[in-house]
Amino acid sequence: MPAAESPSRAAAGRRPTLTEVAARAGVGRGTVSRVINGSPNVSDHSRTVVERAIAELGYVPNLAARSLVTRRTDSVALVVPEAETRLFSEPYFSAIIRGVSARLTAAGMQLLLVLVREDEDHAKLASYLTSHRVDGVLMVAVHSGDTLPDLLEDLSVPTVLAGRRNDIEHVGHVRADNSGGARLAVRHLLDKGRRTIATITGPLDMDVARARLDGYREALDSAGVTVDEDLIAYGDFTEEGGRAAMRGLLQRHPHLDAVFAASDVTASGAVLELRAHGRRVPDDVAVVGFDDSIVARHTDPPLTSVRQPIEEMGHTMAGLLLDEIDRRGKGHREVILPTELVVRESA
Amino acid sequence: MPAAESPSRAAAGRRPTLTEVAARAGVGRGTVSRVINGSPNVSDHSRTVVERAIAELGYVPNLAARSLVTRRTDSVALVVPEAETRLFSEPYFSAIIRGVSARLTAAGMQLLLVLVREDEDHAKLASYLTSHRVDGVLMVAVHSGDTLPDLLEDLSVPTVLAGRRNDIEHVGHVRADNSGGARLAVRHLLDKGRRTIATITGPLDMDVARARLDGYREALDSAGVTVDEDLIAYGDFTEEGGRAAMRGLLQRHPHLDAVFAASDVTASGAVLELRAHGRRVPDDVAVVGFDDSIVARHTDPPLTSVRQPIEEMGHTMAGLLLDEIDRRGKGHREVILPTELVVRESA
DNA sequence: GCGAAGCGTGGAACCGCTCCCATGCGGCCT
DNA sequence: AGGCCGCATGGGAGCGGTTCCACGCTTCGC
Repeated sequence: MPAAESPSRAAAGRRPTLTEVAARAGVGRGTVSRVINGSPNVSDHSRTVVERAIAELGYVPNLAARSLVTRRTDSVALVVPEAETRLFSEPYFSAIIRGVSARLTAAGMQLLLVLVREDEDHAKLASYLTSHRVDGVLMVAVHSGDTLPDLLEDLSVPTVLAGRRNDIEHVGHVRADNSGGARLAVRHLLDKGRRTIATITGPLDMDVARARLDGYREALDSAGVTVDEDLIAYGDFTEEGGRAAMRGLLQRHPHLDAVFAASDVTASGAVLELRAHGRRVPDDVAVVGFDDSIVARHTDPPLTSVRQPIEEMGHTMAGLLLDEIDRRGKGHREVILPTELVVRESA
Repeated sequence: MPAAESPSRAAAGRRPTLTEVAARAGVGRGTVSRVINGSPNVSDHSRTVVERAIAELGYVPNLAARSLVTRRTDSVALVVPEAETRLFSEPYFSAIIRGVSARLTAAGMQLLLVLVREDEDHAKLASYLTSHRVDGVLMVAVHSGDTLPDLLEDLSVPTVLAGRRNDIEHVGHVRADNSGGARLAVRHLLDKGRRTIATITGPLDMDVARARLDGYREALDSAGVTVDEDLIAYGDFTEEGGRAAMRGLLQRHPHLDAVFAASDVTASGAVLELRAHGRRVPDDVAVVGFDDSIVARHTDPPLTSVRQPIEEMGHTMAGLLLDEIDRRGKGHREVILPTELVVRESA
């Protein structure tokens, strides 16, 4: 009995090639290739015979060889700044990945995860991403000053961002309606009869932070409330930053009765600080967070928070990227996804 | 001025090949290849001239072409059951990835993230993983009954697991010292003078859950305390499961003074239930969790918990895998990493 | 002074696949 | 009946690298 006959044997050693399949099926290489790629111009007989040979041999196409000629890799990279992964202990990270992965899988594509350290040089990374390993690039947590997206664009590598770097972003991206979400939050506080509403921002070199602050202003404006700049405290999305900002706010405005924090983590810091100063939440001061992260459900009291459709963002990003890969050159697009308010006990 | 002269122009269009580099440098293709791969048998002059040509042309090697002949892809897959990603909102997921990525990057390798849905068939996935796209496979959250690791082993694809499926696991893996961590936790409770110590387990079809239960028994045994089976409640790592289990325990043992929960989430459920029954934590009942997850820091009171070195697990897994890839065939290995107790206010 | 040894080098062969072209064949139209 | 058209097919060329072999040159030993 010839050694190569058994599928399991064949799989264990060197794997069979298309040529071997052709030989076994008694057809030419072209025909096998056509069957594999689902070309319509194959007779039923050939197709059957080839499919059987493939099954018997346990043949799996060599993707490297294929991509060498097709110039496609059928995989895209998801670039994540390493510093952010800690922040991503939040559901954010996994939700984005789940969304991206679902869309990609549906298109038969693979996901390459690239963590990049802050200090790593962009040129090296860019050359990595252009080394014919990926068809496109997805980036999350891009900071305002990040030039990598431009670099990739120069290299004509299809790119899609989660969030934009500033309000004139020219690279394709998907983001949540941050200002809309903030308006929702502040309007909710107004509806509850709160009048002295403070806010704790995120780092303002991030567009999300700016947009959420804008929403805060807009909501007050359109309610006819004058924005008191002293009610705006600057945070950095961390718990400690939230505490510090809250401390400052209480000093300047001991009688404030509500706080809109630009992130749940910040909000949880604010809650801690409020309690330390003898304020009850929500009785004395109502608090609304942003992100609807796991923290929101575990603070005491649980946080009212603005939810963004993260998984859908991932899904949409992948979709946009696939579009760009297919019809290269066509202009970039931006998609804004709606946010919603999840009401819990803190406001 | 010839169009191909400018690096940026060249980068934008079709990318230069090794042959073009050779032509420009005035050497043969072999020599360019040697320079790129750092072969010692190249004259200084050739090296200089080639390096300049590479820089001028903005040349980046085509990895597909390389891997076609070297039979290496320099990338590995991390396989994650999709159902688990939600659970991975915990730092676990990102910490593993960070560890894996760090080790891989150091070795110049790439990480392919593969989320697999429960219902997806293994054969398809396996053929994916064998299609010359990855050199090896890392798997997290493998359940007892999962046969994919065996399948991969049959196909002689190097594989390393996070955790083992059972105590006769034959595939290489890395795990935390779960029973040791449980012993630590229970001993801590004993040291605090607690005598009626209950435990809430995880799903016992998972090795981690079994190991943590074993540790509980061992700690009591070696302290000369007889294990009362009524003090063992079965949970499923969820908060609701923790509440239910706690409810049962309180019915059977109203006077218990401590609980060791096999996960923080379970523990947080237990704390909620205890409070609902008017028990104070830790005054009446001390609680210890497991995982030292973000939940542990946000419950009230913050949880004493067993920490496992997750990032290091990722790092070690990648290391083991790289070993297996290099010296194929040599036997598998298992590595057990130590756990430690993080004492907070709940015990 | 001559052969052996050694080093740097160029280039052919090949990795496994897709693409395209040439070929053969049957069926349809005139 | 003869000529065309179109479809299924086989196989050559080539994708962009690496590897290996043969070759020329220099250096060294006797």
